[in-house]
Order: sequence, then structure tokens, then C-alpha cells
Amino acid sequence: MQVKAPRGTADILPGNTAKWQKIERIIKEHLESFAYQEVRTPVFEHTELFQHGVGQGTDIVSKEMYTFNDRSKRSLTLRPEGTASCARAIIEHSIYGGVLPVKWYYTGPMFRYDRPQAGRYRQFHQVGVEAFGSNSPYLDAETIILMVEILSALGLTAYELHLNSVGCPVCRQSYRQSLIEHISPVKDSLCPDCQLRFQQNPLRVLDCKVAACHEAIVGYPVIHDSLCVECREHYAIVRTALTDSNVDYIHDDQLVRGLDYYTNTAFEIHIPGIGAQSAVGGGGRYNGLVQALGGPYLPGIGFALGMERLLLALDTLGLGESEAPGVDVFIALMNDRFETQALKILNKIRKAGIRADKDYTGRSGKAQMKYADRLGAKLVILIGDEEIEQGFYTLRNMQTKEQLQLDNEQLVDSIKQIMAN
RNA sequence: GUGGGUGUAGCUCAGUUGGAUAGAGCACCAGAUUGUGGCUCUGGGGGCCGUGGGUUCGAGCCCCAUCAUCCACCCCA
Repeated sequence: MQVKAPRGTADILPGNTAKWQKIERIIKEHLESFAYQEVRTPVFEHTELFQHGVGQGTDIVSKEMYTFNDRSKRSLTLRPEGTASCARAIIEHSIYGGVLPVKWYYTGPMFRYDRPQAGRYRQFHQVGVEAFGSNSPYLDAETIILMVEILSALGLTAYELHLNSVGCPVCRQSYRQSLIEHISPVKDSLCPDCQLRFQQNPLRVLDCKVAACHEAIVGYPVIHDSLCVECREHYAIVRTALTDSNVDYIHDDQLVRGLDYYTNTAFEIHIPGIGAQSAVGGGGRYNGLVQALGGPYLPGIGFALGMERLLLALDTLGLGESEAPGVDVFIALMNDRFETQALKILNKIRKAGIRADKDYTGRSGKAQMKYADRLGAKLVILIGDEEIEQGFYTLRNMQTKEQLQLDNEQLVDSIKQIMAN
């Protein structure tokens, strides 16, 4: 019997980890330049955190969570997203009582029991940011700018930023009402899914891809017209701030968030041409979240980027190249009597910060050269009878084919000197 | 959860109306006068043909199931 990785999970092998590390490095630099600090929360949490923090009615909670009982019969869930854990930690450690806003970022695996597809896995990785303690629309703009800056730095400039405001609970309630009034007369002509959506969350009907549903609800009210004065003002400032920062966006009336603690700004970034799972990142404001989890009123905003989707986009657009690390120096033994000698040199040059390796499979001298070449070695130190007898090392420059005879003292300096050129 | 496509060597794939020891390229290992890489040439190892049933004298080819994967729906990162 052969055991394979579970459905929807993947091994990220060394050929790919170089790409991951490169992306992670670029993202981290940007996050820190925007004054975000890393937080690390558990990979599993009490199930109720997500029930309250993501929402009972969401697909995530109702059918996509990896929930299990531990040996003490506690119901735990592998985190399907990162925001709820951050909010929980903010409350648990009374962070809200300190200097505000707090700007946190996190990175790591998330888990959703979903049907795997290109760009969608059961274990996937997100980088996310959360800023708690400010309701400033300029913070909304900054957050969006951060996301856009990251994409640009990765070379993903062909994105579409969708932006909307879902208002506050008050104005959304009135919008909901006007939407119900609009759809109600035609609800029987909607597709079965939409009939259900209409009952549970009428806003979701706007998302439906079925053409007939679109036609049935044509002329539907848009949320923008229902926003209260403050929400309208908030959204206007966000838009202006983005425009002033030369960030292009598409105002998208159909971008909605179903739950009450999602408020005001909502955004998603899509990269066309990478398949159905084109959203590489998304986020929004959630002024009601901390309260919903039992904390004080504490506004917040954040976003998350999907690592696998960023990789998919980079690969699809041919931007994903990244060099796997090799070695600087390879030690080739022409006689295996000199193993201990080789080890000493390895120790020495590695301590000097030089990447080095040797053969451990008993290859012939010729094969060792071939192996050195494949590892990308710029230099090869040859050790044979002649070298040992006469007390020197042969240093071969693989590019120029020049060979130098060096003594033990000269070795490290010479290597560094050649490497510097 | 629904619909459709695909599973043959580490990778990319051939495999003729079901017919004998299942092939190629790349990769890997070795050799081409024995202490020297990239190119070339020669040779070699490596496949329960995803898995389990079934039909048949005979299955990589046909049927069923299952698993995995891909595409779309759905959802979102």
C-alpha cells in the first residue's frame, strides 16, 4: 500500500520552495515597511471561534471546516482563515487597551474542505494583515495600497481591483429591505440556488451567474444608494485617497459581504487569465467583529493574499522563475583516502560563509566534476595524491578553467577574492 | 456537493480493430586509454500501464467501482 498526500494537499518540493521564499521575502519587506508586525496564532482553535467570527451562515462554517473532537472531547477546528484568530488574540491579551492601531500580519496554512481545483486546495497558504483600532478611511486606503504594492513588487501589475462599500449594519438593513422589495415580485423566476439565497441572504442573489436571474432582477437597487451619510462619506474618502495615490479600481456594486460585522469597505483583487480561481487577494473592514467575539467595540480592517494563487499567477504569466540555491565551492577527491582532509576544508570554508559541498556516493573523479557542475559550483577544490604529497590544494575556476595551486592559508582568501569578481 | 475530461518510467508523452518479453525523448548511473565538468557517442538501471473487481483463450486498450488529478458550477484567498 502506498500512502499519498491527502486530497487537496501538496508537497512543496525544493524546486518550488525557492519561489515561495522569494515571494515571502518580498511580501514581508512590504508589510514591515507599512509598520506591520508578525503575529503567530495556533493552527487550530475552538470551533465556536469560527462559528461566531466567520459566521454560521457562511459556506466556510456550514460545510468547509475541518472540525474534530480532541481526546478530551473539545470541539476544535483547523483554521479556515486568519482574521478570527487575530481578533481572538486581541481580546484575549487585552491588546485593545494599548497603543492603537495595532497592525499585525500572519502567514501560514489554512484549511477548508472544498473541492480541489486549480488554485484551490484543502490546505492552502495565506498571508494576511489586520489593523485594529482605527476607523479612518485613510487606513482603508493604506491597506489597499499595501496589497496593490505587493502585487506590483511581485510583477503582477495586470490585476483588477474591485471595490465596494457594504455600509454599516444600519444602512445595510435598509438596503436589504429595499432589495427584498425589489426581488420579491419576481422571486419565483429565480434559479433554485437564488430562491434559497433570497431567504437566507438576499445580497447574495446579486452574485448569481445565471443569466436568467440577472434579467429577473434587472434594475435592482445598489447598496451605494442606501448608504447612510457617514458610510457614504467614508467610502468617498477611500475612493479619493486611492485616486490620489494612482491606484486604479473598479467600483463593483455586486461585491458584497454577507455578515453583519463586515462593514463599509470591501475589496477583492483578481488576476484575469489564471482560471476560475482568479481572486488572489481580498479583504475589507470588519468593525463589528471584535464585539461579536465578546470584546469591546474595536474597528478593524484587513486583507489576505492566497500564496498558491500568487504562484499560479506568476507561473501562468511566466514570471515565476527563481534560482534554486547551489554551492560556491565543491571539493572533489581523486582518492578517497583524503576524506578527513576534505572534511576539514569543508568545515573551514563553510565557517567563512562559503556555500560548499562534496560527493558522498563514491563517484569517480570525472563524475564528481559533473556533479559539481550540476550543483552550480563556481570553484572546485581538487585533492589527490599530488596535492597531499606536495602540500597544496588545486583550485579550479569552473568558468575560466584556470587552476591555481594554493596552500592552506591562502585558500579561503583566494576563494573569496575569485567569488567577488 | 453537482457535471465533464484525464490517470502508461522521476518528468513529458507514444502505444495501431483487445494479441506474445510495454516504447521514445528528457532526467539518472556508467564508459569513450585509467586526476578534471558543460557538447557528442555508446551502454545500463528503472513501469503491479492509479487501485480493486469484471468480460475474454488473451486487457495498457472494453465494462463497473474506487482513488487521484484537471476543467466548469459553487465559493472564496
